Amino acid sequence: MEPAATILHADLDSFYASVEQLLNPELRGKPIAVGGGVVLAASYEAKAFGVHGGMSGWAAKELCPELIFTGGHFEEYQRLGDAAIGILDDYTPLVERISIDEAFADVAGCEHLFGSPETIARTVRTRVRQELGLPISVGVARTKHLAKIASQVAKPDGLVVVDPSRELEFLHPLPVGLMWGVGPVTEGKLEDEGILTIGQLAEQRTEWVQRLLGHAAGEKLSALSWNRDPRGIVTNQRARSAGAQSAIGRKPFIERIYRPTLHHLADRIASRLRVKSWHGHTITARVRFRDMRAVTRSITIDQPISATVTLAEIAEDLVRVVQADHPDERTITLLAISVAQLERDPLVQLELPLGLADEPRRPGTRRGASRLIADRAMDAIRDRFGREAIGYASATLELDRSVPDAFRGLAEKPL
DNA sequence: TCTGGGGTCCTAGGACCC
DNA sequence: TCTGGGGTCCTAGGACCC
Repeated sequence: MEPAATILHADLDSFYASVEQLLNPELRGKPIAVGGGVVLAASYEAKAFGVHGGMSGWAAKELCPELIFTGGHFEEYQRLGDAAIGILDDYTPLVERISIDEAFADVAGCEHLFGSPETIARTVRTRVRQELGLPISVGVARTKHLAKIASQVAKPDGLVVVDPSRELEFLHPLPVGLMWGVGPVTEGKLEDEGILTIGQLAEQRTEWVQRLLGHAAGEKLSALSWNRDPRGIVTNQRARSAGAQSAIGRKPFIERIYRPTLHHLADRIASRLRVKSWHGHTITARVRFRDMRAVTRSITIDQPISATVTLAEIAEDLVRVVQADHPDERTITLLAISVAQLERDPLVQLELPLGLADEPRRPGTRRGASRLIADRAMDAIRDRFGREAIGYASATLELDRSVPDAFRGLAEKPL
């Protein structure tokens, strides 16, 4: 007997735009875009004009002059995204959340309680529509890859079930761009070789695909084109790095510009780390120039970091290295910091630091320790009075934030 | 009038060790 | 005088995902 199709992939349609249309009935049936400088989500009415996520705001307006820009209900995005995923949780504990609006679920063994996977998928769609007022597309298949593709094919607001006896019939006529791991670059390389469909890719030898796309990517895509997907549902994935970035428009590449921005980014990252008692060993800074080329510099240090000022100082040093290596670059458009090689902080786990502040400084205490104590005092104040209640003066100078901080949180992966 | 923000994984070269 | 080979870590860049 064939293994059953028990994997669901559920994906809320044009999520942010759908929430805005839910909250404001006047926006329903109209082309809307969430965002401003860049389109974060477009309603289906806007997509009909060619508007899509990632597009610049003015380019979208060119395509669709009556486009309405809206958005800003960040708490509602979070609440409704959580609620939709929560409906999946009612049917199985095996739920793998991919982002705010998307999740896999494995309903194997749930038939006797809730019916077939297809029945569960229909129920989930109905409940999300009735209880939350949102459209959601669901794909049901034997593997994650097929379920994901099925949900894309099902959009908008649809359901596609891939019968295990007809998987290749379903998969092979589809364009390679629907495969997980095929983006614009890979799609272009394949197109240059005359490969447009997943079936055409499946006809090629793995070795040939590997020479074209690299060892790992070639092997993975070959396997997926033959419908071999070994991945199972993984619950509770934790982040392996934490970062923050800010697009700053065109600004001169001088310390007075980059220093406050780096402090603000460092503050965001470090406070996130401290909440979960993590610290990290590898710090990477990224600078993007006027022509959108980006350069990174990184360093790995023995003494891990979670203090704001220490992280900011290291990031500044790295940015100065970029500057020394690119003396002709006078304009920057983006700054980013990332912290990786994360591990638990044993000192913070003792929950002593606030009390330690009263103790005499012992020889050998790391310099970062006193900074960490100050940071944790600040964290506590923010906990009671809000994030804006206190901060480093250096991090608050003349920052024009292209995206509100509240929006940034939506994309964060749990640490 | 351009082009967000938070992540993961892979590649390739060099350093270093045994 | 000749100059192996495997493994691991670090760094920089890039493709991709949502």
